[in-house]
Amino acid sequence: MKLERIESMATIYDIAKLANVSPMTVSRVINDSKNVSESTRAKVNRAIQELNYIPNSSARYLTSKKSNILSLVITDIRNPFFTKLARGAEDKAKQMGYRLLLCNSDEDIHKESDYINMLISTGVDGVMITPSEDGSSENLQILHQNDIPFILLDRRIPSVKCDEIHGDSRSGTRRILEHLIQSGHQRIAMINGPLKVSTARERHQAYIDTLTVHQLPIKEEYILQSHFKNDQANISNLLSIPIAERPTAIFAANNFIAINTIKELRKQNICVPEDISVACFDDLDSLLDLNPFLTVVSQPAYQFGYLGAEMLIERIEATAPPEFRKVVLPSELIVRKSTTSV
Amino acid sequence: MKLERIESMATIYDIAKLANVSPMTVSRVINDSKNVSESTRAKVNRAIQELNYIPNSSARYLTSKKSNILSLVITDIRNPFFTKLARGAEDKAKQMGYRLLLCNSDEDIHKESDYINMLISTGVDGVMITPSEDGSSENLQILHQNDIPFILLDRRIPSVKCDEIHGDSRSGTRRILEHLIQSGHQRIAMINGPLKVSTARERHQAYIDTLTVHQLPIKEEYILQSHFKNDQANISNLLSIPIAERPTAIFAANNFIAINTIKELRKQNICVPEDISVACFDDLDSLLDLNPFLTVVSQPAYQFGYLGAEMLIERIEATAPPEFRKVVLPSELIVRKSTTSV
DNA sequence: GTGAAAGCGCTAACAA
DNA sequence: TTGTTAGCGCTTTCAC
Repeated sequence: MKLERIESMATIYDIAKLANVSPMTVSRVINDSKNVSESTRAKVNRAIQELNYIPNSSARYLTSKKSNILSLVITDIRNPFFTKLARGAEDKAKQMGYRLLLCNSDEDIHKESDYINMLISTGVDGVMITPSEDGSSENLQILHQNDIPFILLDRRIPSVKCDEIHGDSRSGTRRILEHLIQSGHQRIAMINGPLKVSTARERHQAYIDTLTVHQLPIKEEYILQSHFKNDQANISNLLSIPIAERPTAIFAANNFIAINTIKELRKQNICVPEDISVACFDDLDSLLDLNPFLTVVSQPAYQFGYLGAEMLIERIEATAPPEFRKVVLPSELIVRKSTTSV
Repeated sequence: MKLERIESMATIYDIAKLANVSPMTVSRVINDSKNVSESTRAKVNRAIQELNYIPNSSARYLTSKKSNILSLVITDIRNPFFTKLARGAEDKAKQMGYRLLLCNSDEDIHKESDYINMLISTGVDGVMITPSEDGSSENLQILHQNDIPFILLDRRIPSVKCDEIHGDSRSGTRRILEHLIQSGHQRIAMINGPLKVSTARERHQAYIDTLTVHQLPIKEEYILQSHFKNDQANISNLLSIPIAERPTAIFAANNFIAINTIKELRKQNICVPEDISVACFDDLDSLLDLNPFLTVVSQPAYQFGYLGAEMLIERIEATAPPEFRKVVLPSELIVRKSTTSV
């Protein structure tokens, strides 16, 4: 059954000719329009079958301005949080008849900007985005100018008004810290992402607040600035602190930071959790992990994507309420082996 | 700086009017054509800037039949092998000016078929695909009929002639088994994926061959049929074998199978590796794994995607040699804690 | 319930 | 070097 290449793809005109109707009628059939008699519909469908006709999305888009393409702009698909999120988004998109264009911004606002232009050029119907930072507002502004709806996932931007789904950074942070405090830790460090990212700011503030409530001192040298990427951790500042003053626990603002911190600690022959406890936001892939080690606040990543796609499509199809919606997804503390009591 | 929505997107006509040239000249400029004087080019570019003009990909596609969209059809983005592969594909695609449409087939040939139709409708320039099974040849045939180049990643299909990148299932299998045999294992079971998948067939054959070479008996009850999805493992057949005859090691045809097998063994209070050793094809994410446990044959997943995109683009842009290319990527045995000697 | 005409935004082919 | 014409495949609008 070796079929030959089709000379050129069938169009509605080919179908129309074969079915002895006008192209317009074919268009009505492929769009499930009401105003077609059953008999002509059947005739047309037979022709469609026969010629293996597949509608041309670009031509459709050109007249209708509807592409049925969604885009997901995340920072890195290799972060298990985003992997699961992407799968959720793709599942919902497929279910609703949309396709998914995937973009990795690598926390880089220029790369993000490139992608936004590409997406406008493509004519995507909507965008789900984890903005690389507050400065992304300019990129989102361009989407807005071009009338493309978008939804912010995981991270917010103060100046941007739109639908959003995010986690509860404050209560998650509090839960991690109180777990550490209850385990007897008094000197708790934080390694954070850049403060131009909303989750970093919120986790920072929650760290300050929680330590304050528990009457623990907040020391500047216990707070390190890092980034959310999978990169080597620089914790020399922490390790240069004399042992007696050195933190006994580290709160990492995300999974990548935690991983790389632990790797670095091990390099220095510092044991986790015996010497220093480490806990963080966002789980690794616990379904694939046979010996889960990290104590984490886990967020429902798949839900972020699934719900995000759902809300975005509602916005696109104008079935969403006019006012913007904020969804806060709950997180869950999972205590594992990377934290212990002192 | 709150910009208003643009009434409607700028077109080459708007640019042409503003720059006092013909639309065709604008087209030449945005396509980097040689035949434009520097002065008009500058004039046009100024107009483009001023109006925030972004070319409409659909319109371009309609005339040029070039979409600059690639698609990656994999079975599940949540498998770390595919996550890394996807990232590699996306990186190369971006670098070459292409966008990436992501599709999860879930090893389901019908889902795959849906996607293929979607992709044809979209007018993608090419497809990278890990076919769900040999029956995917019909889906690929449709791509061929529509003149869309594709490349097979990881899995081959006997009847399909095209570019392909795959791992070395035979030597990988041999290496795992010889590691086990050298560790003293004589009774080695295999839990395989469906034989309608090329890698499963190859690993099966290599299993038979290697045991034969080492003069170990091949018992039917040591060979289990499973699937490559992340699903519960059914190993009751193995466990119903009396202890004295029971395998002391299990070779799992992929990472999901291994994970779920180990989980199941643990449920039955069988320790890995003390009671049974387990090894498999494809690593988990070792970069993210703090206590890697699984003994694996690791394949260069990122390379599969990166090279795959590269070869596909060469095919699209007709810079590839006319004959189809087969690339075999090497794999590496990584011995960890899930295997031990008997 | 069906069809004809026009045009979406762009580029190929040709002309100047 | 620049412009004109036609048309890609479809849907919108309006007519019948």
